[in-house]
Amino acid sequence: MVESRVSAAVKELRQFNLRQIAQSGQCFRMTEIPMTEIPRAEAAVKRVPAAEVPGSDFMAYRVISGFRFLTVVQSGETVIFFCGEEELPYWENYFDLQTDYGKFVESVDKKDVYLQKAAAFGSGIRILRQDLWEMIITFIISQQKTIPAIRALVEALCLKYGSRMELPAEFVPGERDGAFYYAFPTPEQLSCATLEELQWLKLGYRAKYIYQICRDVCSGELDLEKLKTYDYPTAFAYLQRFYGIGEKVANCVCLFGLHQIDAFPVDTWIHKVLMERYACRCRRSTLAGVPQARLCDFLVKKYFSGYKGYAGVMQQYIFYYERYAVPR
DNA sequence: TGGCAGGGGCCTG
DNA sequence: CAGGCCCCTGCC
Repeated sequence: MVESRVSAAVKELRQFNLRQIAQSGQCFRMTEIPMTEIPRAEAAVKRVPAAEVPGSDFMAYRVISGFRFLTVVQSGETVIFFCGEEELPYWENYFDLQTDYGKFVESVDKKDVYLQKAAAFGSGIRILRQDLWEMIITFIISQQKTIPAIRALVEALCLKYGSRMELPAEFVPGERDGAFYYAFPTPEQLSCATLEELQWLKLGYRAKYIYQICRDVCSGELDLEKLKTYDYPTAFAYLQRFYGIGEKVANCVCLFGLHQIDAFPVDTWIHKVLMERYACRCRRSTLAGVPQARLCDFLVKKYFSGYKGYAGVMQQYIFYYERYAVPR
């Protein structure tokens, strides 16, 4: 049995906020550790030399990505990662710590007051570098589903088809006594599911998409390793050849699974913003010449091409701002 | 209470 | 393009 040593890595991070990341709609296995269990997490933090005593803004989350597990806490700019020593580089990369998000926020067009507000409001968001396979399945599930429903379905898949993983006892500030979790199923594991089983999980019409994608990945028809080498336009086009993956899902997979942060998924929220806040900035005569179906693409190109190479970061600021700041 | 609209869409005809 | 699709939740 491999007994991995748990380390507590203390970092001072700017443009980093666990709650904003967890709620930004890009990851569905990052969950807040309940208030009742937070004292235990705090106790763990206090054992850590150099860590600040948690303030009133104390946050504690657990994250599962692929087969890995992390407990992470934050107070102010102090962030502590609890994980196996050898896994720390994975999580540093996962949270995209080497990237300076301050320069993204500062680059927002000073004349775009709306985007200024959105970026300021969500400035702690990171574009996570998540597992490609997990993102493909997760965003196929996401279509026509609410975030709580997506979380529930992902958990159901992990419980039924993923490996049960043990956690070292000391590891678990805030975890319940049964120290285990379920990894996201590998393509081989998930391909054991029959179409009927997937339908029983209430995946609805998505069941047949997942069933087919499992087969495509296992046969090598959908080559994940090759996909990782593609540039954004190539990856975007490649993904859409597969059953159940359209524009929106392909863009989400590019943004969250391939870290092609130029990808700009247009969902109903972004669609609403483009129509209500950006379309009105165009001359009527300009809009008249644009086919209805391409209007969104046109607006994205017109107003976000200035953020070449990282427009997806702006997309996340807008999504988060619309969901959590704009009163509805 | 029940009916309807909509959810980070996509496929088929 | 328009419709259908699975199923749930929120709303009136």
